[in-house]
Amino acid sequence: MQSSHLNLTQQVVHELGKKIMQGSYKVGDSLPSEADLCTEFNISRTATREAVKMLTAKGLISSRPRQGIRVVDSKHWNLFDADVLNWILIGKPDLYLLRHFLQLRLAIEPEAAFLAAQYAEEPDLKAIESALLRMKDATNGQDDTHEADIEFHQSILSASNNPFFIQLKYFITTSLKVNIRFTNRLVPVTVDEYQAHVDIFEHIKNNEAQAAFDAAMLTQKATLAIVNDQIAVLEANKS
Amino acid sequence: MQSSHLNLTQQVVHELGKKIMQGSYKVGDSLPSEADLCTEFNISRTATREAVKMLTAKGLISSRPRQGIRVVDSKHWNLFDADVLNWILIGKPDLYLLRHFLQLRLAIEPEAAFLAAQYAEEPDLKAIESALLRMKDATNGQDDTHEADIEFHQSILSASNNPFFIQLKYFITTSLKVNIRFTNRLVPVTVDEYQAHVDIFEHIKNNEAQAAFDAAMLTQKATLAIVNDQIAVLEANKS
DNA sequence: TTTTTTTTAATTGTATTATAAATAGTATTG
DNA sequence: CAATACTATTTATAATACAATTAAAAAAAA
Repeated sequence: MQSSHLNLTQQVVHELGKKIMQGSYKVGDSLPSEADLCTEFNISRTATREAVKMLTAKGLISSRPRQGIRVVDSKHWNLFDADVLNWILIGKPDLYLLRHFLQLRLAIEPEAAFLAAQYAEEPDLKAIESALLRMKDATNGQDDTHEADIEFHQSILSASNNPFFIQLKYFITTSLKVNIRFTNRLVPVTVDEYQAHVDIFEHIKNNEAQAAFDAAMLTQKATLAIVNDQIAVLEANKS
Repeated sequence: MQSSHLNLTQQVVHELGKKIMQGSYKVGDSLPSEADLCTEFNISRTATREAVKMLTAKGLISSRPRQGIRVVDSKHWNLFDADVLNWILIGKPDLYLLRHFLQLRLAIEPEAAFLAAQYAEEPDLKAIESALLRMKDATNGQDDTHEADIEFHQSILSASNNPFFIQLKYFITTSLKVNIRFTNRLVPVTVDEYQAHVDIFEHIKNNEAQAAFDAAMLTQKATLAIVNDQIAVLEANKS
């Protein structure tokens, strides 16, 4: 793990965060008491308490005298926190979670493309184009497909010039990573897929907001449809 | 303030969080050192450090030996955290921020309605209907318009049965509150506006996903258009 | 018995003190 | 001038003590 350059408190935050998102501690469960956590991780109460406070700030747990430290209902979890999203990724997400990711991506990315077409500045366009170039290189095996793809989607969010969309970078990135897990493709993106990305960029560049929206929506609908089908098959086999 | 029932650490978290979101400490600025914060709030280092850790967990600050405690770039802020959203609300948001809120609402709410039409269970529908009833009562002055409206939008997010949409409750609620600030209407919702809400509900109830999407989108586009116009006027006056 | 009140004990909340580790800035050296 | 070593500041961690809260048990009252 990356524990080496993290301080003690942050190591414990990550350990506990992972365990909660993996379901080792379920909603409503009590975590070990401060004293027990101290012995378990062999650290002082100071470090333990700071870790507990950080997880509290991320909406995962609550702690009260005599009651102890408890995992709170998942509707309070800060699902858009970069750490929480990483822990979700570690916790082996299933197809249903992938669908939840894709449902929100379908809401966000077309509108982000729309806004990018309206508000993108020259550096924003340069960034998108640079990501596209990396994707092209990737098809020749000269760059990493997945990283280039992530950079493409992130740069469009940035180009929206809306801080809320920009903050959703972590969500989109995690969503893409979950997607990779399930598709697990051995080949780089196809020419068609690359072209779809180019189309979105061209519309943004030409300030064609609605066209950019439509193009992005097309991709999202296609991806979601695939997962919906997979789930349908899964549920058919179950019965 | 609600300080009375909050413990010391949480009081300090709120004080510092507010100041950061208000811009009293700007991005890149150093906060007072731990020692200074202790004297400023008249608390122990324990409480101070725990507060700092909580704000770190929310992405607002970072702290390192010798460097001190600094406000990090706003792109790292957890803008979907309930506390952060509250501090934004306290920090007198401007028209541009309202536009940013509305741009994301426009992305989220129609798709939430779409999903609600697909996945809402009976209790979800009951909840939406109950909010509608409150809105009707509100037009007769028997309930609070704003609260009923907030409940309506929240219940649709819940009905999506998607944890990510559900977590956006805080965002939508804050967005509605910012909206109220700027429109500051003295009368309850008009009959037309009420009907628009009823339409969305009916489509959700009848599993008409696309119609629900379209109805919700119509409302969002109208709201955003008003703010875009207000900003246009504002910028015309400036020059 | 049943309900209410009191007590107790477990757990977190806060304060204090001491020491370690990291690092920006300064001084020193080659 | 560049590289290195030093120093002082600040956060990181530990250890200990006591206060505040409260769930659960015990006692008292009905």
